[in-house]
Amino acid sequence: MTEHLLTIRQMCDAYDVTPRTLRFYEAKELISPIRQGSRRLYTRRERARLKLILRGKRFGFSLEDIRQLLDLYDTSGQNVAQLTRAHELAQQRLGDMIRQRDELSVAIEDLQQQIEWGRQMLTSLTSPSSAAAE
Amino acid sequence: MTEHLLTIRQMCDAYDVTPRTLRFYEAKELISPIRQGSRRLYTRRERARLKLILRGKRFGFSLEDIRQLLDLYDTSGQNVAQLTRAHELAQQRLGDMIRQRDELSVAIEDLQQQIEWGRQMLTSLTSPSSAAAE
DNA sequence: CGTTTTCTTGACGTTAACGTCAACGTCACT
DNA sequence: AGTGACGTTGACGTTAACGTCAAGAAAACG
Repeated sequence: MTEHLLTIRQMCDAYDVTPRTLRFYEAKELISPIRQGSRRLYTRRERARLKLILRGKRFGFSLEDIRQLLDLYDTSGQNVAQLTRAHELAQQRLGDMIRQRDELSVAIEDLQQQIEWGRQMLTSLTSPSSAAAE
Repeated sequence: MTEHLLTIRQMCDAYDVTPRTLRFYEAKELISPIRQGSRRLYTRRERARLKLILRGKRFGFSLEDIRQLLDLYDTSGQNVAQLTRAHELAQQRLGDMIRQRDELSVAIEDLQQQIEWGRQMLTSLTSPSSAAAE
């Protein structure tokens, strides 16, 4: 139960971000570290949220998108209306992400094709006639 | 063999982009329409490139990334060194894209879990005790 | 206790990817 | 020849996601 708290520097080192980034995320209400005096201390919760933020970014989601997603991840004690709304939002996001993955799969196959093409082109150029060895 | 050329407006309507966007892509050397006087005319090639640009963007690739990818797609008559370089670049991109898709898959499963959680929470709230029907 | 780090809050700068606006040219009719 | 509709080139504006720098407080160290 040792609520292992991290300073801003420890966070930066752990997740490879700058202090500016963490404060920026805080200003955007994506994370909300506790304060000891004026210093920030990051709990397990903030670390989990930061991980989700960084992952979300790699998918091309905007911070605003991510903020909404994050809200889904901890609307534990809400009313039915809010919960329903969150549920809808999540379904939508999910759809987006699945579509994105499918498109990505197509693009991957395309690129693989293109690479194979180039490979054949290369081998035909580097081993001239295929008849003479060496 | 009717080299069906499109005006800027036809392009915009066909691909749902603005003229500004097309001129911007041109300035960034992603596309290079031919000129009839001062007017731009877009060939089959430009249309293909635009499609790739738009798809790339949906994956979160920057225009600069995309420019490099596009170059791979038409370095047909180059020397071996360039071809090899392009091949390496493509392999790298492919790796990135596959990693991205895998991560996306994980995130999708996560979100599906979260949604299921919320769904159960909802049904338990809206059909109170599960004993009394109606 | 003084010095060196680390952290804080502003405030302004930066890059990407366009949007918006001005001022002008030019087809396509009528 | 007039009038729209469409196209062109600048030039400046905008938003997101931070970077950078200044000035000060506070902790940590020797």
